[in-house]
Amino acid sequence: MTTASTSAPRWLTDEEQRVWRAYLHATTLLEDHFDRQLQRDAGMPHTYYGLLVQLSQAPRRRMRMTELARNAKITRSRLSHAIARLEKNGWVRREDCPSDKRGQNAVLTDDGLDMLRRSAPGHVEAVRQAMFDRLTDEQVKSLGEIMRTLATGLEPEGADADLPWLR
Amino acid sequence: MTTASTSAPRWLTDEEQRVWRAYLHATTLLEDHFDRQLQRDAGMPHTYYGLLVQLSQAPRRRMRMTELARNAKITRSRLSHAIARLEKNGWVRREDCPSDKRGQNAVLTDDGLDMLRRSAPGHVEAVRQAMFDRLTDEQVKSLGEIMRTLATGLEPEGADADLPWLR
DNA sequence: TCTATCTAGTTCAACTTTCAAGAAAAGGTC
DNA sequence: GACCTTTTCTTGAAAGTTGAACTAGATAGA
Repeated sequence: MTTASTSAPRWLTDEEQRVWRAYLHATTLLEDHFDRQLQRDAGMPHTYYGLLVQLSQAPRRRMRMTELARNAKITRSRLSHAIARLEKNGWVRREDCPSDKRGQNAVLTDDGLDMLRRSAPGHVEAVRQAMFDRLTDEQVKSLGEIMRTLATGLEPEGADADLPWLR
Repeated sequence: MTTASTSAPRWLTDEEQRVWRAYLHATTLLEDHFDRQLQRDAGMPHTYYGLLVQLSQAPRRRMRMTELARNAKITRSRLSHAIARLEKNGWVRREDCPSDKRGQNAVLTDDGLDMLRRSAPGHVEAVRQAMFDRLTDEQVKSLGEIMRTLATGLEPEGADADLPWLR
């Protein structure tokens, strides 16, 4: 028998509480900030914008649905709805996968690429202003390592992992 | 005339792109992770849980709506919906503010406090596992500084700021 | 006072996300 | 091949969020 469920909780120290709070505050504000920036300048939430970026960098501007979901760290259901919306905007279209008849490719259209080119400078500027202009080089480096560590921690190797794109 | 709108965009360096991507991945995964943990163990999304925590730490377990929205970094509209839901659960109730007839206080009920006590150990453990157990002391310290910097950057002193709780 | 403006909070409609369920094809195994 | 399981993706309903419009009360100025 394990005692985990009844042993005294390892509460956060004051320092840890402050860091945790700061993390929640910063990420909430940043998400709000970029969602608004992109809603205003590109007519879509940040998640959707990220999908177009992924597609623009993929070979032949297309990607399998599950692969795209994995890259974006979201569920396939969420992706289905998102692609449906982007398709309505004319920025993406679906295409049957030739090698697997269950599969779909999401393809970035020319209109989609245009819209990306138009909005990219403004978005990069926003990212700079909100993040990179405010941090020292060391902090940027440190942030990268920390975030990679945290992301890796939630994507275990084993097949038993509860990952969004496998749900 | 400013040249900002026509000057060449300051694109992100490879390093910056990697950091930005890592940030998005980690924050997306973490949000998903904690939302699921709390939905499972406490029956509410993480944002709602945070509201109960705030109330539990406030004097007399109550707080004005706008003040609560400011602390949580969310809009008043979002908060209204959230409190309505939590009220339906019996964990919060509303109370007229005596000094300002427009105002409302959100009050944490006894049931709300109980539910918080029951779920806190599990949540703290989840936060530890996903974040603090994976980082060195230096990284935790660094993360705190970085997040405070970023949050502050999005909450300018001036009265012209576009802050969620003022919208 | 009277009036214009501002602040606190809510509400509605449109949109996004989640969860559970389901259709269709692929991949074993006998 | 027939059967069972897994994988891929979609769908529909419920829950959550957003942005704009709105009510009511506070505030400030003429």
